[in-house]
Amino acid sequence: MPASKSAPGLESLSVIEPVCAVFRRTLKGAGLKYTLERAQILDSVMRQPGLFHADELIRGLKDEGFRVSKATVYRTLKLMQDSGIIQRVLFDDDDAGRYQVVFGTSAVDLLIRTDNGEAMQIEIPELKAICDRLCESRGLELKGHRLQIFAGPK
Amino acid sequence: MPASKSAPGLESLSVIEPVCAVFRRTLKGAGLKYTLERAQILDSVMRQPGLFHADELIRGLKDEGFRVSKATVYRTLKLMQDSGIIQRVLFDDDDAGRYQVVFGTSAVDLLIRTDNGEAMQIEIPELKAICDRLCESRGLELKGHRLQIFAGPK
DNA sequence: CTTGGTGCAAACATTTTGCAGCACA
DNA sequence: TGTGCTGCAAAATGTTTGCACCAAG
Repeated sequence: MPASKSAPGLESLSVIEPVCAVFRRTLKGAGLKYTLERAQILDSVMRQPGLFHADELIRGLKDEGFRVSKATVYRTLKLMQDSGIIQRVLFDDDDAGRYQVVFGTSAVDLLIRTDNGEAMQIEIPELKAICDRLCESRGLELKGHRLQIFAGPK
Repeated sequence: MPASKSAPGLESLSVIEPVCAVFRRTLKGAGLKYTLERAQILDSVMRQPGLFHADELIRGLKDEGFRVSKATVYRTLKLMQDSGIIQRVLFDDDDAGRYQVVFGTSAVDLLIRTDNGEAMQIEIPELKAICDRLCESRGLELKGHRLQIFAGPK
């Protein structure tokens, strides 16, 4: 049940203040605007269960009564990648436009079941240190990582 | 300088015996055939520098004088994924059909430079144990993993 | 021989782009 | 008010599929 049937204003969107701030800052930094459409898309993305399809997102937005074109959604998803809010995800079987929210969570790694394709976000605390050390030894700075573990029944 | 201008026979393809055996076994197991085209594609893939584009591969094959259609290449790449010989790879900026050879190497993880996009294969010995432990605790068996580290200059 | 494989071109699905009008800063 | 933004539909990818003929086992 969409609590906000009529398109919410820029500020009345749900509890996503920090992401929102990050997004606005990134946009402003690039001389871009924080539009109503972008706010709606951000809101919808943050309400996704971690992993989502571009297609689902678009359908979801339409179902909620927003009239955004897929062109705008794709354009915005790209901006959100640049802002470090979301990340694309690739599965072996299916290439489709899958994404995951990575902002504000340390559970960005994925455990994918090889038997049923189910994917869940997991957390591996020690991984960061390993990556850090590896970058350090090459004189680089760690910017992020992405891990997929494939597992099935014994 | 292609040492083999004329299409090589099924057996005279370069030094890729173990992969070849694996591929043939997988195919046979599925009631599929080990054709000349598949042999040529396998050979070409194994001569790639770890990471490659589907497109490059196709162009490379044509340049060497092989007349394989992209349809067959894509069909074969999929079979090679199933055989555990190659794996798809996704980069943020570009979705294109990138793959990497994973057979016979423990350096399947990637360090990607955020400044120039350069990707190199790396090895993280302790990662397997971590993944193993994680699967173990869920009663699953580790089948494999995939890691991308993003790093840039300090 | 029989079953699967191949090339081709058309079909597909997803993402990008050009353009005319609209809206935020 | 002027850039940038939007929707639309068309274009551009990247990948898959139907079909008639060919070839591996």
